[in-house]
Amino acid sequence: MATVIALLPARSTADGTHRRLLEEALLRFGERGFHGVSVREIAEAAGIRASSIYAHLESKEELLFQLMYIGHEEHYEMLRHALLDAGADPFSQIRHVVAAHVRLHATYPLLARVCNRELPALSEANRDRVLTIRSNSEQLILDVINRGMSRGVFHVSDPWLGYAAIGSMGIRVAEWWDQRAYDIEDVAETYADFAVRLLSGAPAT
Amino acid sequence: MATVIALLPARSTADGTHRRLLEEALLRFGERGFHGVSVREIAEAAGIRASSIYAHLESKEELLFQLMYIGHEEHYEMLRHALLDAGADPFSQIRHVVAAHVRLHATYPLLARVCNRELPALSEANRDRVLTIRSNSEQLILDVINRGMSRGVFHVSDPWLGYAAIGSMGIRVAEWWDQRAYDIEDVAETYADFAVRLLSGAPAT
DNA sequence: CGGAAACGAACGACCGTTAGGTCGTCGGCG
DNA sequence: CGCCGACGACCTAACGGTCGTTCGTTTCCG
Repeated sequence: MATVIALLPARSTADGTHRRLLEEALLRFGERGFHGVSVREIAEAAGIRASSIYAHLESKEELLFQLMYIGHEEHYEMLRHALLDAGADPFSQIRHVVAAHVRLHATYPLLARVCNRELPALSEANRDRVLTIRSNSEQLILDVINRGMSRGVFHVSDPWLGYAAIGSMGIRVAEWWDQRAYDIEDVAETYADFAVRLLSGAPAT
Repeated sequence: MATVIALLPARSTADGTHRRLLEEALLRFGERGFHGVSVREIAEAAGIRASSIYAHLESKEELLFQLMYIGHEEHYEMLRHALLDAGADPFSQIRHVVAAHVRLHATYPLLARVCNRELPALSEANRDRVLTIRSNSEQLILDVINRGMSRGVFHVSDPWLGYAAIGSMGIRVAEWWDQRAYDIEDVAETYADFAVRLLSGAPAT
């Protein structure tokens, strides 16, 4: 096996062929998108015929949904645990949360890309399930920012824009991390610095 | 016409049916991706039959390439003019460049999404043409950061990570701007503030 | 011996693209 | 001035191929 690190979080309970399908689908969806990859290609990469997929999944979309659900769950859980580890200091909180955000995107870059690109390919019901988790993560970060604001240690003209900017920095790590020679922890530290600077800098102009 | 603002930059010289095809393709590629949209759908949205497309373009991929080329050109030109307007002060330079970066992504969000998602759908030759422009834009921003560093007004542990973080903030604007009630100029100003803070903050830890 | 997991074959739909023809416009020439 | 040929834009029809999925059967393990 060429992959040194796991493609999927341990959270995925799928095993055997099911897991193999998720992994091979992830590799391809991550590179060429949901609509750019056929069921036959995934099946044959997993060593079975296309028709055999339907013993494990009810549709191609379910493959995408399971990946996106696992990805969003893992992300939220990483943020939540990071916050629990951070204590009560807003600086520590934002540093822990941003570092976890970055780590997720560098550890599972393909999963993160799929999660951030393929929302429109999901049925409305499945999209809603994913968006529910996403809004929990958004709220978690916004809570940290707002708390820091009300304690007077963070100063931004608009908290949501602060959230958007910090979130964006991390999301994009999934697009370049595996092509560059950075250490995950260095990036996580640096981005945590960036977030602190961005939120706490003296009000500009 | 429902569209209030232009879908495409004035830079696109295509007119008539050709332009119509670019616009209808952009609307759909921006929502569901290159592989998620058929030639027939684009053609019929433009009021012609699928086969008539080939009087204007030689392939579906050329439609994507023209969009991506226009988008990357417009982006680079906006950055370049912003820098020319900024004078010699590193703070002014980064503010102007970041504001232009944000403005591009809020003015042409669909075009920006296509440019940032569909690189793997291009042939190698076309991808290279697009990546050439992209690396010019990268270098332009890196030059501003490095110059600020060597003048001692910017302090980041790694200039490329600073570039990546600032670039990411702006790129993601294309994903949310048209769904939220922000004024472009407010976002551009705020993100320029963020970039200045991110680059010039006191060395953390 | 039962059931899960795999198979080959086939379904109807749709894919990007080509071939060949019709129509209207327009520049050049007798 | 009036005709003519070329051309561009569009059409219908069809190509070979691939799509996601279903069906009925076989294989194999507990």
